[in-house]
Amino acid sequence: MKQSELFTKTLREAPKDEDAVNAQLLIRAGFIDKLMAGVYTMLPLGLMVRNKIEQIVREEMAKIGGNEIVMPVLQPMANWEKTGRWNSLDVLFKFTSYYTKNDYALGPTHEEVISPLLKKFILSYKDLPRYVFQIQNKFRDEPRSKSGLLRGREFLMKDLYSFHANQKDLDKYYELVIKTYMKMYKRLGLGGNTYVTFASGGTFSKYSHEFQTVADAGEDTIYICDKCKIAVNKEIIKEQKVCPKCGGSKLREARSIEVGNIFKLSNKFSAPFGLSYRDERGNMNDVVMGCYGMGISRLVGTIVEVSHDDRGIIWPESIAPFRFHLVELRKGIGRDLYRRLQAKGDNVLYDDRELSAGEKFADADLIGIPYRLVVSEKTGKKIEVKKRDSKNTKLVGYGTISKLS
RNA sequence: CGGGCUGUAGUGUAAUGGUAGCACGAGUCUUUUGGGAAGAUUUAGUCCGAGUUCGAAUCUCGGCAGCCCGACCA
Repeated sequence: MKQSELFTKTLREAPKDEDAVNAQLLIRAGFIDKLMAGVYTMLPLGLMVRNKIEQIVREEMAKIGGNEIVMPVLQPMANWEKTGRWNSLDVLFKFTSYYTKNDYALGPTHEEVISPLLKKFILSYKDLPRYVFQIQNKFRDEPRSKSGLLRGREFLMKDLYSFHANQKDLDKYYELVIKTYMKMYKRLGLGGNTYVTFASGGTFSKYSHEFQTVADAGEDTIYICDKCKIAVNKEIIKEQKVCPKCGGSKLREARSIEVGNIFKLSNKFSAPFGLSYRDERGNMNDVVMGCYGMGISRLVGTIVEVSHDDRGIIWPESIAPFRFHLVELRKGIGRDLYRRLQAKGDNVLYDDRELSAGEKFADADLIGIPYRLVVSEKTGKKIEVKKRDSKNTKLVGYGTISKLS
């Protein structure tokens, strides 16, 4: 893509009302735009990153049997009354139709939709287990959204729901999801500082599990067992003072961002909606459910929080909007290289703008694409390569570049 | 939802009751071109509403909006 055709621009300074690093850098670099508190537009570069994260998530969901769907955001009150959450869930966005006077909710999570949906298809034990997920904007009436993409009122989430014949089968799948989540965080460049975390909220099991990425900007406090690489959320530390795995009491405190949360739901939602199946003996049983959330847009913010320097963002290669940032320092001098890389199918942002070198370098650092390629009169037929997270530059030939891709 | 702070041009920032100014950006022209270039010229602003006053960006009241702390957070 030619940078001259990108409609967004970078900002030299961050808007003064943005305090969070992720918001400052993402806005300055032209990845997102704020419409109102907790509600953001994904601009071209931001959407590219988000799409790459989604792609990784889809690949991993496919490996554990996930069927992808998209459920409605707009939902009838009746479903929410059935589970009692019309009144108990305080972050539920509710409104009344001007014409019909009917009440509606905007989906903050989708148990109230997926449970009646699967009731239409799960009749027998032969229809179990089932795994269904979606990637969709969620709406939550947060009393205080904050920190850029970390706590929004409208945000993108992957929500997976699993349906089982019994608790044992759920337990097995739940463990598989934990492994899959850790694999996804690793692929997203968060492997080194993301921990499976024991948390409250288990209605039918002692704990729920969160996935927490260590970052100062986080809202949570966790206690990490470095030996087992797991953590305990502060909210349950009074009842759980030692590592749940090894029993050790050497726990390290850290601030962290919740990047995923999974629950065993048992029959909490299947019962009110009559989601049940006939077993081998012909008896009716409630379907046993699990749900598994992952905040995609929050992940974009989290990655920026943990991967940046004073010049800008440093995207992990797996989710960078482009692989190469080709910067030409003389009009047209990079055109041939751009075409060659394009023809090879490489992901390249070509800075063909007529700006000073300093400005282009500053933008490249701010945007944070992994490999910066500079061509100028000075480089001749060679190409200067610099990794975003390194200070060293190297003059190489085209062959070396193509090996990088 | 309680508390605090803040709303001036696209962005940042001055003007403390008396001519709304500066920088960057953007437009035009010329010269430049390896870490945010130079000159000339143009462009664009006091969140909204009421009040006090000869006069309000500035003071008062109301509203709206944003940020931060806390509470909340399937």
